[in-house]
Amino acid sequence: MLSNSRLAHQPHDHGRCIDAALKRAFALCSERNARMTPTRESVLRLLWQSHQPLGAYQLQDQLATLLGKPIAPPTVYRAIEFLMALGLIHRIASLNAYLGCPFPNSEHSNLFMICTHCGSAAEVTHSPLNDMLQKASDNANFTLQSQTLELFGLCPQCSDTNNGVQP
Amino acid sequence: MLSNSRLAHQPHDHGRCIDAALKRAFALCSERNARMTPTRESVLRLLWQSHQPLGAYQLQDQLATLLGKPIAPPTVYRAIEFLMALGLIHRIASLNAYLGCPFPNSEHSNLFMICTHCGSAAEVTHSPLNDMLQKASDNANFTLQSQTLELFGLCPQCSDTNNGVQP
DNA sequence: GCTAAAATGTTATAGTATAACATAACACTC
DNA sequence: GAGTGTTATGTTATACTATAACATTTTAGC
Repeated sequence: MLSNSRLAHQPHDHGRCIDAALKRAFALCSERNARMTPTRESVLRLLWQSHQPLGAYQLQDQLATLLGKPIAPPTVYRAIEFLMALGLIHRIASLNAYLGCPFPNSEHSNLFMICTHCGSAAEVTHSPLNDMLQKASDNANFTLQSQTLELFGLCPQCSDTNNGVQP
Repeated sequence: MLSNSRLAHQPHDHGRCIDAALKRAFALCSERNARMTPTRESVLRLLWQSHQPLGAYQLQDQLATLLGKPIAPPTVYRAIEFLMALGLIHRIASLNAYLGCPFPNSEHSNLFMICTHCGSAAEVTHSPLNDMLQKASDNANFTLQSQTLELFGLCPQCSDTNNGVQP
């Protein structure tokens, strides 16, 4: 089970975390002949600065601050679209929010565990789960194309202390 | 595996389908001392008239026609809220749309199979899947509270013919 | 430098959802 | 069956999420 659960839900060195994500992103871009522009990089950076999914308009605000100029919604959505196409970020449908993807290279199932207390979200790849969903689809004669799997609950920090907050 | 897949994805007698749903709804209401008003009944009826999830503003249009007077968004959302609280309908997060629940009495996991071709949606209760999700949560020290599970693909009709359309 | 393609800027608007307050319908008591 | 508290609906306005359409700028390659 591939997971960034430990990382997402617990205090850790965000700096490294962001650097690693950006490194992966630049690599992927040069591989695909895609351009990692300042706007796109900033959006990715912002999404990695918290492990909480951010809404497009939260991103807009933070982006405007970061870049020192007003940013219109289409700019944000274009960056989101670009990053999603490369698999660098995901959309959390239940929240209308976006989240950096910790393993953009792998084929994976996008199971998210989202804390209802602190808002942090972890992505987990779980092959047996995927197998089971595939089988359930087969049984129903349903040709599976894609999936949205979002679990809500308390992350380890918030379960333990009932007052855990992300740094 | 409790499922309304066969029903949802294939031609069948909608009349009975709607009647059964309404009967369940009225029973549940009297059990809970809740009121099934004309607006609420109409919304439920509309959601059962297709097995496709309907958006709030689609409901608004159809409701206005059905009741013969203009209906404002809050009215629709209030009916939705009421029906969801009773477990009579579900929200499909990926679609911003709502769907009648075929088994409102049972504790179940809300796995949806949604056809990307004809739009029909089936709800499936799958205990092994729930068990697996519970275990995965436990392993991650994640206290599971609720879940959004939505599969997209081709329903049996559309898989077979590639041009199946719901009646 | 020139050109075509890609990215961003700008304005407007579509689509989804709720806040806040007013009115009406209902259900219970006396 | 009039009064009263509760529940439901009406009404107006607005917040939040997302995209269309067209103009301008930037970039990469020649």
